[in-house]
Amino acid sequence: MQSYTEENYLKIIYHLSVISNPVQTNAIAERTQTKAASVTDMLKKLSDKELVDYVKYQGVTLTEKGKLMAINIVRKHRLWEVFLVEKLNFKWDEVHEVAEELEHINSTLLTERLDEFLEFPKVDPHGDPIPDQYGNFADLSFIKLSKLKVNDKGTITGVSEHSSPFLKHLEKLGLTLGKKIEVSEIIDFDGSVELLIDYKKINISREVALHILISK
Amino acid sequence: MQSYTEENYLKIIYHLSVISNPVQTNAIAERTQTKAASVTDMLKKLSDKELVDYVKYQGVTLTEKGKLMAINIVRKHRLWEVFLVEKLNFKWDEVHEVAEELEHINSTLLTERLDEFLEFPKVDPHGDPIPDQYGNFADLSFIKLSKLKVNDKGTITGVSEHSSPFLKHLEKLGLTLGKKIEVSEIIDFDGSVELLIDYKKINISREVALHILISK
DNA sequence: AATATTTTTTAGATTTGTCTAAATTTAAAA
DNA sequence: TTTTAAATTTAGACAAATCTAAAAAATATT
Repeated sequence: MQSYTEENYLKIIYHLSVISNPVQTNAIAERTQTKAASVTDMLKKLSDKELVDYVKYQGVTLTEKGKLMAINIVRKHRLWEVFLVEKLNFKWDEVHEVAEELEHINSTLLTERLDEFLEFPKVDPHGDPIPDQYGNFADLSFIKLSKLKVNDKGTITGVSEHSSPFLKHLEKLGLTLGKKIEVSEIIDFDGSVELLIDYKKINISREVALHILISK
Repeated sequence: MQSYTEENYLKIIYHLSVISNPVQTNAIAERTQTKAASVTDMLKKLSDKELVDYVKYQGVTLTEKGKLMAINIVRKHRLWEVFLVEKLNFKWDEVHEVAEELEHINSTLLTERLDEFLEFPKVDPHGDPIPDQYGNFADLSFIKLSKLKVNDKGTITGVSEHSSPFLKHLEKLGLTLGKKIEVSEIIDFDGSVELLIDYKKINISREVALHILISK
């Protein structure tokens, strides 16, 4: 059984290894809000437990065992986020901190029953995929427009909000099913997105981007 | 903000102080699965934080501040138990361990939204009362028969299970509304209860006792 | 009341996760 | 390629929560 702290390191290494592999000490220190020296100590410990492959001065990679643990924490985090938003009416930006705590509750029964209660969601409220209990991610045919990076292209294939004001709004902007779009800019300030569609530039709010589904 | 460990001590002192006040060091050591020496250390610490009144060799009492914190933990524990049983179909004997972890999640928003989601339950699945967010317990006019001790007397005033097989069973045993009962024995082995009713002794299972409401 | 027993506390040590400051290694620049 | 800068590790220390063993206080027994 791992400690709360060890679990956090595994999760952070998992997320960082998407960006660069192996993961550097300083990157981990920044995320854990600790110092590089503390990270080194912990990496040795995780290495002893065979949860990471650690080479001095080179960085770390998760072992298969460590990766499964990390994915399990991600799974719990995202399931709890769905719970908070769908059942307890949290707003999408209120869930993170609480989910950071809930993800460390260790009970297989709890996790699986929660999954069932939520009707086996495939994505969390931010559009991130939820792995199953074996660590497999469903290969989603679409992702939320809000998940695209600048210069990413795709085709509008669905929406996750079906109210008529929202759909009318999309209609008016020309954002209809099958349309090809390209992200030209993401405004940090409010998360709004500038799109290239039919050779024209339009701007949509983050709120709208969250509810448009894109396939590549 | 208190640590996980400090919260546990407060909760345990709260529960033990119902039995004896002030609470002795050894009693706490037994419950926390630690040694008396460790308890002494922690009591000093909690005393410094003004969460307990601690007199060497005499024992501890919670301060008003400490008591409120303890009650808040009990509140969360019992709300989560309701959630696990009502929403996730846990059995009443499967909830304790998980609730022991969930009770330490600190988010007022979460606790209050959960309370609302569960429609403000007044008792947990074991029949124990759930305090409100200010630490007040509703003075329940009834408690579950399973909560009575040997020699306790009371009157049957309701049931918490309304299926017809259950009600027929009660009818057959003579356990009808308004009947006066006295607990003559509680069998440790299976939790079944021996009752004195109409000058006769009858035996009911723990399962049945759990669903009969008694007023004194 | 004196002695024995139980309970509690103190003293000193250990483990986990962290820190600072100095030393080492790797990467970048001249 | 030598020098400089950045990243990383080591060494030694600290706080939290725990332990064992021994001392002190309270309680029970003769």
